[in-house]
Amino acid sequence: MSRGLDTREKIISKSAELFNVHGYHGCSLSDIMEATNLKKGGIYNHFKNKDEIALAAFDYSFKKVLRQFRKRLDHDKTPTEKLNSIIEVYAKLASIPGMEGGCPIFNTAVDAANSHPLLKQKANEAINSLKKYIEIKVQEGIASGEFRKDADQNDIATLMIITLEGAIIMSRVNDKSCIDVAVKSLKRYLKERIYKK
Amino acid sequence: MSRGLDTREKIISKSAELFNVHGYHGCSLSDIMEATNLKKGGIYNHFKNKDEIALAAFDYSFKKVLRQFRKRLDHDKTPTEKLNSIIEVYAKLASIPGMEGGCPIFNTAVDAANSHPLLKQKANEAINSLKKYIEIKVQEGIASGEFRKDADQNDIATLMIITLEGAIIMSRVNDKSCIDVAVKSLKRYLKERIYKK
DNA sequence: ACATAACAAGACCGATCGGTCTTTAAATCC
DNA sequence: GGATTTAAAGACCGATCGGTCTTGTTATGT
Repeated sequence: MSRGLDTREKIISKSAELFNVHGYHGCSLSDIMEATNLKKGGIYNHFKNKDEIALAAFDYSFKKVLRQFRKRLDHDKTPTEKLNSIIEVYAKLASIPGMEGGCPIFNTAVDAANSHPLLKQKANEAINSLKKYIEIKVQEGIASGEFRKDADQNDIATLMIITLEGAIIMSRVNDKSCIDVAVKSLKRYLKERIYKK
Repeated sequence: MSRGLDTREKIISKSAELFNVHGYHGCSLSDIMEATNLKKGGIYNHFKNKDEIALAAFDYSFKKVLRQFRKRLDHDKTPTEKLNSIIEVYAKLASIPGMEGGCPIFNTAVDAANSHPLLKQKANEAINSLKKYIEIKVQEGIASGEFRKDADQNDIATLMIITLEGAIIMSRVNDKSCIDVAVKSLKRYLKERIYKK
């Protein structure tokens, strides 16, 4: 019974990597077959079409991203530490195994925005979840008295996401140092405008 | 003689739109045929393959982006005005006709980073050009005495690019207001850290 | 041990992909 | 205005696409 589940998991994880690197249209079933060492029969026994694989792969990738944050933020005590950890995890996203293509959320956003409504919606929901996740840390910081009362959750979360995502994408074709610029800038932003002096 | 050139231009501009919206792999020759009202023969008379169209389309799109900046910055006198204009042009990029898919540079970066070396290189060069373009405005500001002497050209240019590009991509699937967050943040950054008080 | 159900293989399918080539139509040149 | 070049049409090509289905194999439950 667990043989089938293993196979299904393998299809999802390998496909997730492929989609993240090459995009939905840039990755064929033959590519998935090769990466999983399976033939058509083995794959279509678990999924009814390529779309279903892509959707499952996105869920898998997004959970994996969230897990990176949670794992690291577990060790943090204060909201200040947590926000810093978010920046640092984000900055290293593209270097964790199976995430070589960068952040699957924004990659999918570019890939699917005008050609795949279901994936687009998933990307949108993922961004909203991540944003909410960050906003809650800001709320906690305000509640605990560490952050200024006028700290704008929405602005902070949005700015962290777009700055780091922009840097990750730029680093795919350009110098990696742009990620350091993003990190440095965000840390200063938090220090000067969010944390109490 | 000019009939052929017109056709060639039409192929390039229509393809540029298609590629920017659907990506290289997400846009087929049939799509290009339909958009241009041409058949295979009409297209392959001007280009030897799809790659060549994509390369020409990218050059076209990038020039179009640069033209947006130059057009607006022509009216500006001071480096301060110029940096502000760069932010504002960038923020409205996705709303200019034929640019509905967002910024072609970052879209291509995502699309081609791991599957199309020539396009990847072009995206990289485009980013470097744009970065240089911004850096020069910073230099001019320092030279004119408007900007602080310790203003870091590289940091400023990089930050402007990644923040705005990140916001443009996010806005493709999420709320458009993230662009306002990017604009607001960058303007404050310049005001507080670059312009002399 | 045997029946049953789950799983994977791989032959097969029509559609579409990017690309070629011949033919026709329309400018251009002399 | 007749010859020649140039542009576009569209039939055609093999390869590959995503997807189906039958067949063989391997676990599993009794």
